[in-house]
Amino acid sequence: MTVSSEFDRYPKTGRFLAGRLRSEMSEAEKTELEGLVVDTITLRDGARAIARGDACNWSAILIDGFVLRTLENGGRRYAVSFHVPGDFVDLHCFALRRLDHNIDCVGEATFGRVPHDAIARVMEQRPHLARLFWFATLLDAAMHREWIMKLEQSTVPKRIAHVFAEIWRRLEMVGQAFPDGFQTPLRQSEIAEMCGATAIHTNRALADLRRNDLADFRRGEVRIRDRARLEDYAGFRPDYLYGEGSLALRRAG
Amino acid sequence: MTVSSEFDRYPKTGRFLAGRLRSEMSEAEKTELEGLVVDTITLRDGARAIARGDACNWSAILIDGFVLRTLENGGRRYAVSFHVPGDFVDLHCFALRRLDHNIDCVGEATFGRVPHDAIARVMEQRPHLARLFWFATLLDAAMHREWIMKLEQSTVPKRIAHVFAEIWRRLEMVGQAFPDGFQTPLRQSEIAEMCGATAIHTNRALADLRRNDLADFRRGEVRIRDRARLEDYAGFRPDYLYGEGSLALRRAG
DNA sequence: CGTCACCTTGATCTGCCTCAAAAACCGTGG
DNA sequence: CCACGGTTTTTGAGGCAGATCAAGGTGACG
Repeated sequence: MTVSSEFDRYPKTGRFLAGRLRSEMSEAEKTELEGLVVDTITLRDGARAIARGDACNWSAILIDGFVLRTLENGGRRYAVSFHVPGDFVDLHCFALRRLDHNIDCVGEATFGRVPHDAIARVMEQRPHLARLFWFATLLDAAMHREWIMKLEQSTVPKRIAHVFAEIWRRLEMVGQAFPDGFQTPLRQSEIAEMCGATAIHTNRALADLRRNDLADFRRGEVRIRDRARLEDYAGFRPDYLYGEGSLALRRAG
Repeated sequence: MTVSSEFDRYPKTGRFLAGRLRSEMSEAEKTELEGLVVDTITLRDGARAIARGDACNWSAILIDGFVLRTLENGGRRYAVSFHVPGDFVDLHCFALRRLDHNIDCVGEATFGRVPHDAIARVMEQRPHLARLFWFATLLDAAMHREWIMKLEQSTVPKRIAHVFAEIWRRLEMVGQAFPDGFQTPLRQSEIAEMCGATAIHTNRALADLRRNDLADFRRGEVRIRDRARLEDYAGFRPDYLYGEGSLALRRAG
């Protein structure tokens, strides 16, 4: 089942868990999920889709575009994670009731809206799908953890390399990558926000990466010649993304 | 319902969600949860309770002690979060199947073990309790996000202050804090691992905090005179901990 | 009372920040 | 097609937080 054929049949949710546990979803579950989306909404670049403290009675799945999960403190914005199409960006909100962070669009982004009572119905009537929903939110936590380690460990050029490696893999899983890189609406200032660096230093770090032929970022496009070299440089091990086949089992406890 | 009376009646799980949504749990749910724990296990200081890549068919709730959630890379260990009694430390494992990180004991720690088929039963028969389980794992994600922001934003002394502020609050929620601070088995080297700093620099930063009368850490004990000052210095806003009453609603979307 | 683990101190070096400015790019309207 | 203003990227110089290397202390415990 390719990503694109799934997307033809389920235009709003066909990328959900693509490359991960989507293979575990029955057609009935896929249909159910597609039916949960009551409407779609498209927001422009820079728009704040959801703000910290909002109480929502619906959750949003990202259908198209790129968003940042951000926190603000002392007047500055910090990106704590990002999302690609197929990600159920604030499924959290169902269990948390109110969000602790913002969802900001980078470039134009289209969301599908799912009312919370529909999710509650899934919890009651479809435990397997509920478990997949849970899984999807835990994926975010796993990515957060990797990011914490990355921030604790590496210099800015390596952090950027790691971001690039992760974006590339995740876009690939949902069928939106090129063989030699990917497109992205991110600006340097936003990469800086993701890496805990200033835009100026990020610019110099990007120049380093270019000079060392690790990654070539320029306005909206990232080109990478040698994936293994980039991932090695970044200390990127994709298993935390829980792609199919990764993080191989070691033993049953 | 005080933490201690709950703990008398539910000696293994009485601190679960204490200070958060425990008030939402019915007695039947509390009893059900207590019954999920089939046995307990006590590990010594430094023991690795769960290792990355392990496939588990059970999850662990921390009954007593302090643990770190860690990742390793390039031979070094990085702490990405910590847990206090009452935390269902690897509930994740139920939905993720295999863990992306380690759980390491700091000091002696006692866990209750819950088989996954028991959790599956909860998913099917007790949607409300299942939702609380989900909530508990999302709490971890919210704390991760705050940590990412902290790492992106602050200097080491502020990070340490933030760790102290968070530990204190969380211990308080489960009834294990003092009015003027808390006890902790953490060593300076472990605080360093939590803050993405070297032990040496952490030592100097701790000296700073002491000199400025913000926090006095010494072997196993942290004393804080002026909580507001510490929290203010750290930029600590406790709402992300989702304690009762915090992160007030702004509007219904 | 010696050993081991942990904490403390000193000196040097580097990654990244800040302030300041210029150059390239992009959409718009004439 | 070019002139224009705003946004994004690039470059330069100086300073500080934190890393690294290298020793000393200090306390707990056999």
